[in-house]
Amino acid sequence: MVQTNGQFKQKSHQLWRDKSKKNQQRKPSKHIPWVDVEDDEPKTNLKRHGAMVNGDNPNRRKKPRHSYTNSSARESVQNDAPNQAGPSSPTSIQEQRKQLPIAQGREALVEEIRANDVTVLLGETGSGKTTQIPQYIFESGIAGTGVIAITQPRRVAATSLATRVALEQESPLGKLVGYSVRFDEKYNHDTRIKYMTDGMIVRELLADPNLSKYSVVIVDEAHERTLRTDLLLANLKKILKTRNGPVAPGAKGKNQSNPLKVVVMSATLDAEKFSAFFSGAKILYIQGRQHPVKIYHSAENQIDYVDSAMRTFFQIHIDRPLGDVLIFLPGQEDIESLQASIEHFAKRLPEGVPEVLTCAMYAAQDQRKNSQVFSAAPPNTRKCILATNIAETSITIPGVKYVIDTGKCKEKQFLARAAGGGLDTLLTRDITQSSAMQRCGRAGREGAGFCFRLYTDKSFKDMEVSAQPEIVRCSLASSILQLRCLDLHLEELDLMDAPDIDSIQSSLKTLWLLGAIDNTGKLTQAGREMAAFPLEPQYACAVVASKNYGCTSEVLDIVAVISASSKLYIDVAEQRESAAEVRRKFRHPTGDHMTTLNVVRAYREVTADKNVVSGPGTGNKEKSAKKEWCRKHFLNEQALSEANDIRKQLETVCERNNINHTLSTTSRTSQKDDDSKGYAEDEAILRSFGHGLAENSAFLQPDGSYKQTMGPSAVKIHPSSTMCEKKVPAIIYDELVYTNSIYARGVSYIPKGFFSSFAAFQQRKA
DNA sequence: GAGCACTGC
Repeated sequence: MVQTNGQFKQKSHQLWRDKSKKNQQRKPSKHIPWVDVEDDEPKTNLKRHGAMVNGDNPNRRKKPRHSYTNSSARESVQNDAPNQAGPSSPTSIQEQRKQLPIAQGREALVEEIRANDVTVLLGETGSGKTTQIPQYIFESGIAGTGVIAITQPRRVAATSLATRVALEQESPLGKLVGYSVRFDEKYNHDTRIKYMTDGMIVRELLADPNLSKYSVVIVDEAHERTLRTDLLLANLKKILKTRNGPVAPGAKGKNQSNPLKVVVMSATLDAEKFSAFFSGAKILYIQGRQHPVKIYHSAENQIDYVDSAMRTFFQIHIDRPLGDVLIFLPGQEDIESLQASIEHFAKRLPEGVPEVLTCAMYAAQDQRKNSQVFSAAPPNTRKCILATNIAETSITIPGVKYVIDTGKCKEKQFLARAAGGGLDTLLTRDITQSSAMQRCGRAGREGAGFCFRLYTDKSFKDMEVSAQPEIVRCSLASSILQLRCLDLHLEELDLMDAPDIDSIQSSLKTLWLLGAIDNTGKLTQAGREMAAFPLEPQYACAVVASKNYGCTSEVLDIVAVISASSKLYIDVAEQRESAAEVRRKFRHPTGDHMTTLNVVRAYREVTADKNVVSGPGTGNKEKSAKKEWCRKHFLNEQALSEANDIRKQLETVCERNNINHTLSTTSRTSQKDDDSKGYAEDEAILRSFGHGLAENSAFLQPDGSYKQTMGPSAVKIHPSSTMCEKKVPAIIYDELVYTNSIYARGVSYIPKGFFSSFAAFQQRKA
């Protein structure tokens, strides 16, 4: 596994390269034998209660296709997109609506939803359920005067769906049809169909625990089982009892006047579980529009999946008609290595074989490169896309006819019991059946396709049916804190899957150390303040603590970058050294947090410089100057501009909580009278973070290694950190991730005396 | 000595 680039390049010249030592004994066959399993479809466990709503073909009901995919939301939008160019005339949009597979079941669907409080809809890809169901409900009057909410796990889905549905309703976006996602909302008092992220509706729960303004809540992509979806489902079950429950004797039926309807939409196999959770709610099945995908399994499991993927690619390339190939791999490292191998061998193909164009797609790669997967291959060229799970749900790539599925992915898992404050693992593991079906569905978007699985049919059957819900694999600190604000306890909530008691206790301990709850487990005033921030409790705590050090402005800058969704630094293996060189000027001796602040300040100066020359067209100039500056420094502009949005949002939260966010170390007047307690700038900032990250701290040992202060583990500083190789008495870190070893990432020096004063601080509180 | 994917009044 430990390969430098040099070693790697050498190895890629050998056809049978050993990716890891454990593969040494294996004698790979030159040609992978494939087993055709088209007629041996996986058992889907679909015992459907109730109607198949568009059942013109009763056989389909017994034998659904493999290729459910779960992002029908985005799919239906994207599928329809090409048609939007010509038919902006209302009739053709209405024609399109009528032609969707779901349209013929419309009346049946509406009647079922009208008759039941809770309905579970199982819809295949391209059925149009996400765009049509809300409109059917609205048009049939089921929703009364209330708002129909449709939740989505991802922001882009919510906004693009709302755009499409507004078009179908022939109403400008933000009126009848609107959306609400972080940093962006378009809706008004007349909005009746509202697409929103699941995170947003969970936030709304805090202000309105009964979600009283919604008459219908549609939980889409429920099978993804995000933490927020699970919390929402639990709350919906509770709300149903209140709003739809029997009228209490003597009380006037106020609860009947505002009943709630819940529609749970899923694209995979666990419809029964949702049904059971809502006491046997009716399951309706909607047929999709998906081309057949022929599935091949390898006769043997391919242990060296990178090598097997390469051989499979060339088998396809040489034997099969043109059509792009999508290869699913677990991570960046494998993608970079496979891309190099494929490019190497593509140069040595015999005459007459088409050219190969490779492109890679993973979250850490910069957007411009990622977007290359969308451009069509030149004539007589086959495009080969190497992607992580990002291509499984989030993004749909056109032109794919062949999928190669390694059967692996990386998954983050929170181990509450390990290493003090918990430990995130990021390890390669086998995918699930529904993930495998999702991946193969990617080959059938535009026509019949082929899916090559680098594992046996038996391995497929041995896979978990669906992924573990997020709630059992994540830190719960943030959710517990939010629930405490509603006087709710996570452990008392009726959840579909309850998290481990260890996980709850570890999160409670974290919250106690942050001062968010007291010794009796009661929410503190500080805890209430922390909960107001859309931040991990650790960073909300740092912001709250910064009041006392007079550096809220700086802490907000750093926290905003840390909590942005994309990484600040662009990391390309071949350019690591030049990137480190050009970014050296940002380095701060205390480590990564202050270094981040330096980057933010420098970025802001680029903007300020360009503002000096004002006039028409300056905006674009400024934009391109920023872009160029980021490119030059291997910085991700998306991260910086998102951080800017987050900062603005955090400022408004500060204002509501009477936290002065303008308090800055640079605007201090007198040493004695300000809030900084006389600390130097960096020390004030790091002490603020120290409060949030006390659990994430380590002391230097005599042998030069670091050991956790609140846990048993030895930790290494991640090589990407500015603190790597440095020896300071104590460090704090943003996270601890176990990959090949336990690495601390986002590391800073913390003043020696901090922890003794912190301990005293804790005792005072207790 | 090296990073799966999402999200937040």
